[in-house]
Amino acid sequence: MGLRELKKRQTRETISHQATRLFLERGFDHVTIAEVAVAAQVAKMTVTNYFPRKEDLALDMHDVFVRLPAQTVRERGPGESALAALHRAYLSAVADQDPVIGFSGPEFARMIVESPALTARLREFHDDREKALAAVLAEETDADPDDITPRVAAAQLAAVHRLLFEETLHRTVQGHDNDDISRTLTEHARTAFGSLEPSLADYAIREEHTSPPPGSPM
Amino acid sequence: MGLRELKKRQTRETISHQATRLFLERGFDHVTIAEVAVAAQVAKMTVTNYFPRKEDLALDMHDVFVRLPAQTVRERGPGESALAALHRAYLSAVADQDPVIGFSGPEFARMIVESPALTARLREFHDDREKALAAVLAEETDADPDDITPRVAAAQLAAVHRLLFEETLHRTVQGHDNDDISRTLTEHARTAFGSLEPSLADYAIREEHTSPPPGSPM
DNA sequence: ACTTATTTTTAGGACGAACCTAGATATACT
DNA sequence: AGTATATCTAGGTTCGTCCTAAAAATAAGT
Repeated sequence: MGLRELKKRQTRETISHQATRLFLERGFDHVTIAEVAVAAQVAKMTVTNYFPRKEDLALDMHDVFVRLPAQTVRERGPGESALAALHRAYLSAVADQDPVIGFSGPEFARMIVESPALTARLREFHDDREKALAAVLAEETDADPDDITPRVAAAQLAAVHRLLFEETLHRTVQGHDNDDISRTLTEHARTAFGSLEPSLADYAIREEHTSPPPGSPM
Repeated sequence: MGLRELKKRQTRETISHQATRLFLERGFDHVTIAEVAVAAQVAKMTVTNYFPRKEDLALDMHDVFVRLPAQTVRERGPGESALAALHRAYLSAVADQDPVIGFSGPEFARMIVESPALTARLREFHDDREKALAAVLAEETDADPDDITPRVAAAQLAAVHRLLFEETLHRTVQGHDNDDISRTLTEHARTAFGSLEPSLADYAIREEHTSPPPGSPM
C-alpha cells in the first residue's frame, strides 16, 4: 500500500476517534463538526470529505451492519432455511456479545438513544439491511421481480433483528450488564424467530447438495 | 369557534396549500421555506411555527396515518383477529383508493420518491404507526410490558402496510392508473397478509360478546 | 534528482433549515 | 373602551452541507 493510502487511513481513523470521544463526552447533538475538525487537527471540509453526513462519524459500521443478514442467508448450510440460518447466526452473535447486534457499551448506547438524528440514521441502516436481505431472498428463491413474497419475508426477518437490536440498546442504557442481556436476548430471540416459524420454516431452504431435485421447494 | 381559531385554520391551510403547489411544481428540495412564506404572504417564522419540520409541509397527514391500523384493531369485530381486521380494512381502503394507503396521484407520489428527506420522514411515520399498533396489541392481549410478542406482531403487520404503501407509490410513479393498481394491490394484499396467517391467524382475536370466557385465548 | 501530473487538503464563503427574542399586531375578555 | 392574551413579524444566530480555487502532498515519468 502506498503512502497516500496509509495517510488517508490514519486521517480517517483520527477523525472518527476524536469525533466518537467528543460525542461520548458531550452527546452527539452538542458537538459541532467544526469542533471535531479542531480536535482532529484538520480542516472542517476534510471531516465532511471523509464523512459526508455527521451521523456517519458516530455510526461507522454501515457496511457490515447492512450486509450481515444477507450474507448469512447466502452462506446458509444445505437443508437450512433462511429463518433457521438467521436464528442460528443471531444466537451466535449474542454469545459473542457482538456490537453489530447492539452490544456497544452503555455510553455508546446512550449516545444513540439520546440523539434523534442518530436514531433516524439507524432506521435507515435497518431499511438498507432489509433491502439487501430481500434481494438475496429473491435471488435464492428465483422469485419473479414483482413477486412481493421475498420482500415480505425480508421485512419480517429484518423486523426481528431490528426489535432485538433496540431491545439490546435499551437494556444496555438501563444499566443491565452484558451477560444478563445475553440471557434475556436468547429468550427473546426464541420468541421472535419462533413466531415466524409457522410462516417461514419452509421458505428459502437451501437444497441438499446431493443431486439437485427437479423443482425447488416453493 | 372563535375568529382567532378560524384565522389559524385559514393561515395553516394557505401555507400548506402554497407549499404543496410549489413542491409539486419544482420538487420538494428545490423550494425553500422562505419561498413558501412569500407565496403564503406570511413571515418565515410563521411557516416554522405551524410546521416545525419542512417535511410536514408536504406530509400533513401524520395523525390519521399513524392511528388508522391501531384504531382498526381496537374496533375489530367479535371473533375477528387483528390480522383479519387489518386485511379487511386494507381491502376496503384499496376499493376506495384511499390516499392514506398511497393513492396520492402521480405528481405527489413523484414528489415523495424523488426527495430523500420526504422518504425518510415517511419512514418515521411507518415507525410511529408500528409503535401505536404494538401498544394496542399489547393492551388487547393483556401482554406483559416486556413481552415482545405484541411488538413482533405489530412489526409484521406494519411491514405489510409499509410494503403495500411503497408498492402503490412506485406503481403510481410508473404511470399505472388507479384501477390497475387497485387490482394488483388486492392480489398483493392477499399474498402479504396471507403469508402472516400461519403465525397470526389466532392472535388477538376479539372475544365474542356472548358470555366472556374465563381465560382469554393467548 | 527534478519535473510534471494527480490526489488530497485547505481556507473562505454561500445557502438553507432550525431556533431565539423582542416588539408589533390582532383577537378575546370584562 | 381598555386590558389581557395569543399570534405574527423582523432580524438575527447557529450549524450542517455544499462549492470553489488555491495550496500542499504524493506519485509517476524522464
